[in-house]
Amino acid sequence: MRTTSIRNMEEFASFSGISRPTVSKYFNDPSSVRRSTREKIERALERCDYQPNIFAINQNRKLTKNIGIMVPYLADPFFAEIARRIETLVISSGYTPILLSSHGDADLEVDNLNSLRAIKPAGVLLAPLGRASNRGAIESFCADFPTVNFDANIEGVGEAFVGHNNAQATAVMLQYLVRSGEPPVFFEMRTPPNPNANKRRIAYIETMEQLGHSPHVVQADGEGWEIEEIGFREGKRAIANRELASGTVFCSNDRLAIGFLAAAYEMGIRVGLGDDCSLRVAGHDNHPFSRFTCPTLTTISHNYSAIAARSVETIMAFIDSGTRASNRESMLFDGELIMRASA
Amino acid sequence: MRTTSIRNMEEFASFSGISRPTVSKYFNDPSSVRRSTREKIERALERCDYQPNIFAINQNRKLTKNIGIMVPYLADPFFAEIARRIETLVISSGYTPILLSSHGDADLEVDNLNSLRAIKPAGVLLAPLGRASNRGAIESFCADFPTVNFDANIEGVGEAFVGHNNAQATAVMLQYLVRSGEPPVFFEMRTPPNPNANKRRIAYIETMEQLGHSPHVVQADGEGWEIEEIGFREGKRAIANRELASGTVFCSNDRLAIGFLAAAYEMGIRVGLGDDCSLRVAGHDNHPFSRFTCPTLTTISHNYSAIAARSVETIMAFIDSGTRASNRESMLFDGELIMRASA
DNA sequence: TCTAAAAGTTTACTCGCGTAAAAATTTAAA
DNA sequence: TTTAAATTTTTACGCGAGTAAACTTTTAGA
Repeated sequence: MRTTSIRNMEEFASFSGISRPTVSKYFNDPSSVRRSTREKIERALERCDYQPNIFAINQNRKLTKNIGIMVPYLADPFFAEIARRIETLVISSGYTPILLSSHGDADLEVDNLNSLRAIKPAGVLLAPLGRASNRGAIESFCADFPTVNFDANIEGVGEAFVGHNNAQATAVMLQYLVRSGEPPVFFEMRTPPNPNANKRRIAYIETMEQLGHSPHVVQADGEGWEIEEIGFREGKRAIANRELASGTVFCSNDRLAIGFLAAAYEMGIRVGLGDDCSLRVAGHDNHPFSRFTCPTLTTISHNYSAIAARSVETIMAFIDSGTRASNRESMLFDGELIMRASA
Repeated sequence: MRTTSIRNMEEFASFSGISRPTVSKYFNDPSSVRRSTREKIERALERCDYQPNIFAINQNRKLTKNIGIMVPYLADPFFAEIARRIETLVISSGYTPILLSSHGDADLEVDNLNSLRAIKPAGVLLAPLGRASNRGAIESFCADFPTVNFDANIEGVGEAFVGHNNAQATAVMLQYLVRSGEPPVFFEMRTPPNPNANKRRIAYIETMEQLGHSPHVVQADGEGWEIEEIGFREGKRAIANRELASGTVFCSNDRLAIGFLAAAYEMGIRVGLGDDCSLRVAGHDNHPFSRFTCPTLTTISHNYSAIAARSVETIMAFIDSGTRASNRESMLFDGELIMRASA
């Protein structure tokens, strides 16, 4: 039928033959009412298209059913992918995800935090910009709302951190590259927008020394999130200036590697493992597009599903318990070596 | 100071020395109150951190300041890019963007429509899935909220359509390819997830005939949004089976082209314009990554900024006027040929 | 069948703000 | 200064649901 037009819970209650407080109880938790009551309500629900007013619901609740998800740059397929997984998990937990991107801008990050404040989220999953972030703003936000920090760690911020084990991952790749050929130089941005980069450089240097090789870091100039462009431009420069002390290049991340591969291609340098190849290139992240570079990119994968799942589980645990973390836990998931054609 | 803790507009009003209704008026439109009043309020605002409760605000308003933005697949960098631009424009118009992705799923698209209903958006910018969309659900949504359809047209849905001129763009590329070499075959998905594909095929066939060449369409099997993967797998198959009737391949979109390029590379076929190249490949969309393929991809760009700007302007016009469209306008923006190394 | 526990009903108040109407005040033009 | 127009203040009600308290009915166990 769906002809009956119902304006509010009062009308729906009388339509369904159940009192309003009980109907309200049902919408907050269907299992909190008697089975026969639930069935009456659900039968009524099928015969009209009532749905409680979300603004009125949240007005009196200190805690909504909203989960904020905030990433530094959604146009980066890495974040798009992890956000997609997290969104799906949040929905299946019965919460409403609110996805926000800072578009690489620290001011917008603060604005987004304020937007989130306004909707009183039950919890927030936050991948901060990192260095550029306004630490004070994030701290005061986290004091007010349970927040799980993911991907980029800001020490002391939020209830917990869930991320990628950069040290282990870097070491695994390095061991592979050394065992299968020449020890690599490390290619990175001088001022990377994402704080994982520093961990990777440090891990590179340490592991190289442990393996008895001397580390070589080649740094690319350039600011911002146009990372492929920087990898391309600075890759060409590094090749032309013969700055690469090795025939193997380990890029700090896949986007840089994608740019670097394009540079090598344009300069007529064959990349890969074949006899006709003069360069090996590896990346880090298992970026969604790394399977389709030329040659396909050898890289280390984040454990996307574990990171997404654990982040959501963790925030849910804090929400359900209503407690805050006594000691901030850091959960790191190991990376997995993805061997492809480039190294 | 920011020590005064203010709970609601009542308290803020007495704190600022202005009556509550006037304060309310100020928040709805700062320019609607006398300058001296505005200054008093703004001075008070600086001395405390009050901000009106968004749920209470929206409860009584028929029209909120929310603008819904819905795309079929946010993990596709094309949509991430256009969404990013639209979001920015919406913010600078003083509205709050709510970004939703259907993740390629028609059921989720309907769910998203319901989520949007719940927040009573002032207007919606909708890029539908297309073929797979639940047309009835979208129609009834558009009947209730002013909606501007973009990227993928569903005839008769929404107040207006803003999109890319597939016919013009296809013709321009085709003319270029023909003039500079062999007439191309057209490489596309048999069942594309996005409705632009059909327009492109039709334009290809028509333009080829106009130019006096016989069209050849090569179709790739496969469903869903893993488009590079399909381009890669089916590209290899097409090459191996010698299905390509020409040394020039015009791909229906850049993601397909990226997969196709990877296939060619893996099979040792050199792509480009040089004498040592046996294949030319072109794409369509100017995907953010098309600058970094090997070789860089010759393609046709959407007029991203114009499409984003016009979409936002159009919805704003309907919101401001409070009217609905008498006749549904279709606005198409021409594509621009981007000549790179692949063709 | 009796009884206590569980669940539903009534009644009534709250939340924070939009908004309308009438009265009071301020401002700007004459 | 007078006057009309523009603003602000007062007062009061409404929105749609959460929720508490007291009371009534249903259910399940003995």
